[in-house]
Amino acid sequence: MELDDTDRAILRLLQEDARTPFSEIARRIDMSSATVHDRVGRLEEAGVIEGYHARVDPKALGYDVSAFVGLRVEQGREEDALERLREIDGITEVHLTTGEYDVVMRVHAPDIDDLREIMFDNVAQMGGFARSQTMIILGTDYDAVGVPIPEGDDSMKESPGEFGEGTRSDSGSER
Amino acid sequence: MELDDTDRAILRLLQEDARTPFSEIARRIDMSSATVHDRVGRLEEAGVIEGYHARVDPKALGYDVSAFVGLRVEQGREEDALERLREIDGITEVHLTTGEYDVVMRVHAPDIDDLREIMFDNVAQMGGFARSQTMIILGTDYDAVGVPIPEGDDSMKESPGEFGEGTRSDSGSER
DNA sequence: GTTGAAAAAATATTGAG
DNA sequence: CTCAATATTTTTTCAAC
Repeated sequence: MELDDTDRAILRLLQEDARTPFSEIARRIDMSSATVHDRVGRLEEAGVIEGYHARVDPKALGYDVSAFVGLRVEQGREEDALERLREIDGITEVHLTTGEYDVVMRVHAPDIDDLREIMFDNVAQMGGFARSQTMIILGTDYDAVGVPIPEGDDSMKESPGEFGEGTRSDSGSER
Repeated sequence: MELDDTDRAILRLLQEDARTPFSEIARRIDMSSATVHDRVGRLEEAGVIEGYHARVDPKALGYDVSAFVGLRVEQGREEDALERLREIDGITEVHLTTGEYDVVMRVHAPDIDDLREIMFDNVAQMGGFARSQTMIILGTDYDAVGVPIPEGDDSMKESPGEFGEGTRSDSGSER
């Protein structure tokens, strides 16, 4: 689906606050609320808007520990492994990655002891992993809501950062 | 703030769908909508509900590449480094961690070339890092919305996974 | 702390142009 | 895309349990 500036403006507002009334969105982007309603509907149908969710503080729910876990998967057991990882309680993300690990996942646990249980009694025990690295999050300095949605310019291609030439050839890993 | 089962039921519904009408929540948890309204207000004020956000598909916005980046920070430059990382466009999360890296961050970019620009022209250039590892996400097998919110039982302590004894002593890293 | 009811305000939705 | 009418939801209030 093709997005124009108006769509992105709407997405930016809803990503920031999903409860922004259509009437207010309409005011801010200078259009009628019926139009906003129309566009939001199309964005939802097209899957651009995947859903509306309340962000809940994990600590309030008793999750005091969170970690990234890198896993090295034994050859040929990838499918198998991924299937079962998502079933484990506390694992909220499972990604296949390049680099040092084959899988990087995010884990939430009430405390260190529970994290240990998840890692040893669940993950390690299911087998198929050559090694793991647990990166416990000591603090989160920045955690944006969603992804940055550029305003104005319709072709965001060209301006990922502030600069923009750079002529190095490798794609950068392990330096 | 102390949460009871009712609060958690409300949180679960709103985390799943922030637009669930209070009246429907009331029906589902078998309470009056006035109570739901009351509780939601308190949960918001207490900061348990941090906000309501639309989840937008990064690909629809032109972000085809995402990666986790591990950074080793040179001694004494932590403060400095963190401050500036969050300013870099495309970096959506910055965490301090234990393990192999001091910092783990999440990056979103339109394509590989833009990721390279972010890493070399922005991150590497700011200095203060001993080395970095870029783990490009090849695929995401599972990405839950928020954290799991247990139902029923009021004391979630004790049942992080399915099992629950385990008597090993170290906290597990590099195996 | 919760309920039920009820009225007012705001918002969302729909249909015609 | 807009305007105007309609339907739904949220908010607020209050007496009662």
